[in-house]
Amino acid sequence: MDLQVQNRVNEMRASMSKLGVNVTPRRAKVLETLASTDCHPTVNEIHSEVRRLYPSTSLATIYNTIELLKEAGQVLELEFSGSANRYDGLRPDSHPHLICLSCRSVEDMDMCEIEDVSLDQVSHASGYQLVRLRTDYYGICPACQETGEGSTSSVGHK
Amino acid sequence: MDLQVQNRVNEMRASMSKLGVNVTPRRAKVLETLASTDCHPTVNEIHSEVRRLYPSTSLATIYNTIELLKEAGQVLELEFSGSANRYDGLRPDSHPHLICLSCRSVEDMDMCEIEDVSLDQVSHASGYQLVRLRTDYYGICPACQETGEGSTSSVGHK
DNA sequence: GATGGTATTAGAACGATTCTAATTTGGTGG
DNA sequence: CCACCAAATTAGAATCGTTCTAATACCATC
Repeated sequence: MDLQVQNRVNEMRASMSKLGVNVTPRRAKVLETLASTDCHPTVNEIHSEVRRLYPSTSLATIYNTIELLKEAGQVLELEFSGSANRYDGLRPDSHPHLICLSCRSVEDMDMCEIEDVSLDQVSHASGYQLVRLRTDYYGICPACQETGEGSTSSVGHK
Repeated sequence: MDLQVQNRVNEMRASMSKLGVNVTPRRAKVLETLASTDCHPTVNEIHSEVRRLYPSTSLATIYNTIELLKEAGQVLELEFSGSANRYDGLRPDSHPHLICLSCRSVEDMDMCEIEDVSLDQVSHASGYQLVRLRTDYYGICPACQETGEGSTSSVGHK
């Protein structure tokens, strides 16, 4: 396993342990899957990946593990109503994404110019105790512009 | 009906007509409901409101009308996976919201300081053809901070 | 009054997520 | 090595928002 992935997995492990839950082999595989891709996988994609190692794993275990990771602040959940939620375990902090309306790909957006009214600033002005910010840009990605088609994406290791 | 509401309804009507669809009485009532509140109602809330005037209205009609409004670019849809989507018919353009994790209220955020990497700017840098931006701040609203409770919100006219 | 196209309805179907009850697992103390 | 307990896991049912489908109602036009 890549060293960077290993480090990230260890961070997640530590956070979960601090929460008082065991990191069982299946759970560890969920962490590893999340730490190994920047494709923002769905629960089903994580499930498939974990099943390659532990074929009897049920969906409930994935949901359960993700719930624990959310409590530990170690995964970012991107909600969609029409399709499955996507998860970012590499960068659990709030950060902007580019979302393709055609192929449904989700990628991190990194533009240094942008940034970033701090939560504190908005908290102060609004009176809300803010914990999270969602910033997503929706459009058509370069690949889909070329083909004029939606190419279906799958979980993968870039 | 409030003049401002009336104007907004007329805008929506015009856009729908341009699309070539009739604005039937039920549809008109959907528009009016959306234009009369800044509470970002759910489909169910709109349905209840329309039923007060047309008791036999089915849910499908609300979904159908909202679909048409989306095509016309006259309503902003805020997707949530765990609960019903919320709709903003007052301001169909992309703009930031404050979302309370406790009472699930959604309100427009207006801070002039903030703003606002343009879509054009991000489009250019990323190569995406962007059409929409979602910016939502999640936290606990002032009211919920006081009570320590989640007060359930309902559709209303402010 | 018949015709045709759109709008509408009720309810079924769907899919992601959550829940539930039963089973399995792993560690601890006997 | 075994009994016990708590936590983890499973399969499948339940839930809920949304979408689909087939039948019906409406309305303008001929």
